[in-house]
Amino acid sequence: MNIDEVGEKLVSGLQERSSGSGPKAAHEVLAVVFQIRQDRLCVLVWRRGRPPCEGLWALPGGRLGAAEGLGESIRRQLAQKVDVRDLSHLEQLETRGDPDRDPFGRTLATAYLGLVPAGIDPVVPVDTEWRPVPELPPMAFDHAAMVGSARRRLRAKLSYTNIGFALAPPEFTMSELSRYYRAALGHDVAATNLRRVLLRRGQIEETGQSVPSGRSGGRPAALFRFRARSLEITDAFAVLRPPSG
Amino acid sequence: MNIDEVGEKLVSGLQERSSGSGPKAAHEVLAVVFQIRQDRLCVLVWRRGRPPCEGLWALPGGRLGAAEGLGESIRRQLAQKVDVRDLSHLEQLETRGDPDRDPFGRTLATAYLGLVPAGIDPVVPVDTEWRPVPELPPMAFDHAAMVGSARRRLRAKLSYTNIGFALAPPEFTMSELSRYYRAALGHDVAATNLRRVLLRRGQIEETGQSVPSGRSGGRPAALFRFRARSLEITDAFAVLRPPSG
DNA sequence: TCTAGTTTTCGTCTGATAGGCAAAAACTCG
DNA sequence: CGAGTTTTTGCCTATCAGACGAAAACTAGA
Repeated sequence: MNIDEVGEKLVSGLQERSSGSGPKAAHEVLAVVFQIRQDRLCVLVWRRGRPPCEGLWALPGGRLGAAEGLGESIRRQLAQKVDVRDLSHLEQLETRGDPDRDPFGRTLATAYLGLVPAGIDPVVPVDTEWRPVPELPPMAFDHAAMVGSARRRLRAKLSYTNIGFALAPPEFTMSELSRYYRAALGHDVAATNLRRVLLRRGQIEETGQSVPSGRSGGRPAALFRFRARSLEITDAFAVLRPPSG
Repeated sequence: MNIDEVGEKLVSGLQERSSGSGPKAAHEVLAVVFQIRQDRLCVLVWRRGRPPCEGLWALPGGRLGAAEGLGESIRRQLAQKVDVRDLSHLEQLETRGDPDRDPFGRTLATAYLGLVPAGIDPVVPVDTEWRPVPELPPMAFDHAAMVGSARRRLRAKLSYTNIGFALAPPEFTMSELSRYYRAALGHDVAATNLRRVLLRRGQIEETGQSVPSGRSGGRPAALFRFRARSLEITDAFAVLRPPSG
């Protein structure tokens, strides 16, 4: 490309920009809300009762309000499905805007990742269920892809952040926590290693209390809690970090 | 919240959804394009010649076309500022939608992170410049925040992915590469350690050739290249990884 | 040609971290 | 009090990052 071509394209670009009446599209916000239930990673979905995609399962969410911010909107929409006070974490995930992602008109969608700690059972509407992620039901639109993105994001952040705080209840034993990690990561996590890693990173601490272990006896398990309840990056993972001096 | 309240909220949610005539907002795509020039991390910006934000600097981008995908659109928009064939990497960054982010009407913006390898000098329009990120000029709208997000994303990915391939030219010496990393990370990176780290991770390999070093002699530097030219995650950083067995 | 200077490369050391494994601790139940 | 169960602790190894200095390989000048 030579400079003249660039100049022409620039002019047309400015004209388009200043014309001011570009196309407007509907925008919706959706949430992939995970909770670990019975040692399985589950996602909150609801069954669509009318077209389009009738009978398929969809993520909670809906149209962005006229004067709403994105985060504001997803909290309002989620309140229709769960008590948002149960949400331990919420972050923006991705925006999808394929022209044909919604057969009934151009719709952009911004997806969020939400987490609810294990151990509680929020009231949900009759059309809404927690479904295990490995056996996802037939999903509407591109919602299955969003669940996949959310799962990858969660897996990655379990490695280099303290996001476990949002999966676990306020207090937990190490064997419980290792089961949460196993469900979210999809593979075994030894409780003994997890304990050492998270303690060394300063993510968790002992509460000083303990609870009797399972039905058939065993040493009482110490209770732990996460030191922080908001997202922090483990800087041990910032490789190529600044020189120590 | 009890079950009845949930039910009511659900109904109102369905009505809102099926009403079909939600508010429509303008949507634009923007790109934070970085290139390392003279050992400094620079961002591609252009100076606005008319209101709003006249005289301030803005990220390249513009309105989403009626039948365009988001990635498709940002490539089209960027073509007005640079030769998109120079782009070595492009990924979605975040979507901002504060109701008052654009004083002239509700506009959502999806930002992308783009990278151009060092060593080339793309032709840009007269109103467009590469500006060093540490001395960012006064930016329009929330574009300064987007540059900040992009910089954090780049810094993080330099640690746990091979994204260096998008900053460096096809072949480079280790001292050159360490200067690219220093510019992007903001702190010194020892060439000797960088070499070992990237070789061990399998990200780079020797080309077999070497070039005479600087003006005043010195041992000739070996030339390296990145083995892959698309984003790969360094699994050494997947802590809590599956058991070795 | 030899020497001084410069730059890159290589080898070694240290410290931090992850993961595996087995022994010890602490409890329940019979 | 002993057997069984579960958690906790300690030890070992392997891997990795970072620092440092010595060696290698070149240029320029005497």
